[in-house]
Amino acid sequence: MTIKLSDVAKKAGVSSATVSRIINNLSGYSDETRRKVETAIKELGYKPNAVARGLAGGKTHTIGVLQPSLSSRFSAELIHGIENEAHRCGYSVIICNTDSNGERTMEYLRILSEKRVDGIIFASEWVTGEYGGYLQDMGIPVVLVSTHSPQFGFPYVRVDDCQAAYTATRYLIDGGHRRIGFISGRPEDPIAGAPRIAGFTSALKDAGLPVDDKFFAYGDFHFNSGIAAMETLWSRCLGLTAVFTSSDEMALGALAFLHENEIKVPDDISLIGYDDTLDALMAMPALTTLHQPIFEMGGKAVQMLFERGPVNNIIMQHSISERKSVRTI
Amino acid sequence: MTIKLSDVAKKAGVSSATVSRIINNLSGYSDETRRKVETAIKELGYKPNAVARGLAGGKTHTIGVLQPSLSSRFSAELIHGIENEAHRCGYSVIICNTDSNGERTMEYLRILSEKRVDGIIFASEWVTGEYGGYLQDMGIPVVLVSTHSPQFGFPYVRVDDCQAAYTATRYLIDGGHRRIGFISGRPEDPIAGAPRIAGFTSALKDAGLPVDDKFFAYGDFHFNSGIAAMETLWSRCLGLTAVFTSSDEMALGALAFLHENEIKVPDDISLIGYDDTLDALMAMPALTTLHQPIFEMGGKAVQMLFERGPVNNIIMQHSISERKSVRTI
DNA sequence: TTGAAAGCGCTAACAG
DNA sequence: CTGTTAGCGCTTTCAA
Repeated sequence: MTIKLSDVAKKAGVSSATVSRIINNLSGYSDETRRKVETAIKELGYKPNAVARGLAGGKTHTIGVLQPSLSSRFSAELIHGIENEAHRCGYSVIICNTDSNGERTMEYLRILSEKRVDGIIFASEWVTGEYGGYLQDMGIPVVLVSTHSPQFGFPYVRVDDCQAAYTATRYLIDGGHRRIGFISGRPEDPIAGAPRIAGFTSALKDAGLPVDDKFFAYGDFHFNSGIAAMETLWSRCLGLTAVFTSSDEMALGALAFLHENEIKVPDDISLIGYDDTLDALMAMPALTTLHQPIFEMGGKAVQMLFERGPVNNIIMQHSISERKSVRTI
Repeated sequence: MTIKLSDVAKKAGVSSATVSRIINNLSGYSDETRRKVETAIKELGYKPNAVARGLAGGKTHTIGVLQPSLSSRFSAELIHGIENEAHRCGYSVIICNTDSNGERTMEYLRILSEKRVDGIIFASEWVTGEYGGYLQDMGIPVVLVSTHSPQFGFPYVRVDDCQAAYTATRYLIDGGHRRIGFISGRPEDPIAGAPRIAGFTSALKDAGLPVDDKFFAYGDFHFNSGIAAMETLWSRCLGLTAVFTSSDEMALGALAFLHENEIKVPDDISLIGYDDTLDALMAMPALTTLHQPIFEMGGKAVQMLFERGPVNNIIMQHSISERKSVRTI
């Protein structure tokens, strides 16, 4: 039989209400009472039942995190940041891998709703009408990470993908590169595809460089697609001196292709990645990449979840992590 | 105001008990009643409250996962496997990053206990007396992953580290290598340190090869320690032709050091890793490594959590993933 | 096949 | 400062 609050009350000779006040750090009891109760708690080995608390109090101190993947370095870093801050704030986190699958996402939304989580972090995916409607109906705080939703207006924390892509491209241009390839997410992807393509393109235009379809190859942000895309670019674009890659993992794929074909980075071709995960650090050569503060974004998202008053969107600063995969020509 | 079970009951003209039976797929109602209730549920948009269910029924359909890290590929793969199977079985998973920190671990244990999770998966760390005692007192199923505990006897799923290290070492020996270095976890580490050292050592002995302290270097399983350990080994061991590394991530570190110093893998030196995470696949050259079925271990752990009757420990099969970092001499 | 009613363990007015 | 008393929303005997 497990010990409950009323057992403590009985043993301490006070009412349940008083015990409740004490374990919740509310006011309204003498020091003496507190001591008696604390002693009783200790002696009985009492431990509050969070489920009962959740029912009675309406807060579960739990948040749900929806992510399209659990096996990328990006998602790992993000979860790490979220878990860290949540724990600091007294919240537990339930992870939900949507696998970029609509049904699975809706299913998780229903589960989180039934479990009465206090907030939801939704990351890296487009908020469809169905998702957004459901989230809205739940009536709990929602924060978007690395995505945004004009339609529903949930607060977000992210990097400006367009500007970041501009920065990365510009970095190559400033390094003297003129024939630059882009391994990108698909143009139909409204979060990590189109905006970065726009940034890349406008950097080219601003420098008076031509924009040629041949210099674009598309991937799914993962390793294998990076290999394939690099192969395409290499066979198709004469005089290519640099490539901007829309994820570090695809950059590693590109690197693998190049290595396999004895094309030296950065001597023969320069490569810049995107994300700045550990992958970039561990690449050979170490990858110069566009840095996103992923861990921090996770922490920030948790804070925003519980901010009172109007919540402001946050654009996190990006930067270039200079390493060894780009050379000046 | 949120709609509750009693609202459904009223609308359908039946009792709460009947509605409860229906949504829980129990028996004891006519088809007609079921239809009436289902209609009412639909019309009202009723959604069960899992917190109330948890209180009344004593099951939360939630499990807790304790891990020493959230940023390694190993932990990501493991969580992936756990989440996948848990979701299939109707369970949610709360992730707990212990950071290999005793206080933080105990804190999480307390939280999970208060939240009344239905089971706990404890991974990759030694079960101290304090942890084990607490886990035991919780009185819920516990499964260990990649660790074990003679003292407490919790069921486990893991690879036999000693045998696996033997296999990896033997693979190098069979490839003609005689002067083999080992980048290992510390000998004080009872789970991924000592057992693998034992396996490495006995492979050497069985082949009639000398065991020399000089050929051991120690790391913490992460990238930087791999760099340092490789440097140590390289400067200290003449005629080294191969190195066994106790994690893929350290192997990447070793690779980075070697690359930096223009020592070719596998031409000048062979390298075999441990884990077979994506890191191994993406390394250059692609890393030959000892394969652990990490994802599967996660899924298996979830199954074991809810197996009825005596639970059997499971030793998962390991194997060698042959790629390009080892050559025969 | 169905319903009444007693909890599950805690919080939150309200009253004193 | 402290206690009484309703719930929170659902499950589960027990009886009908």
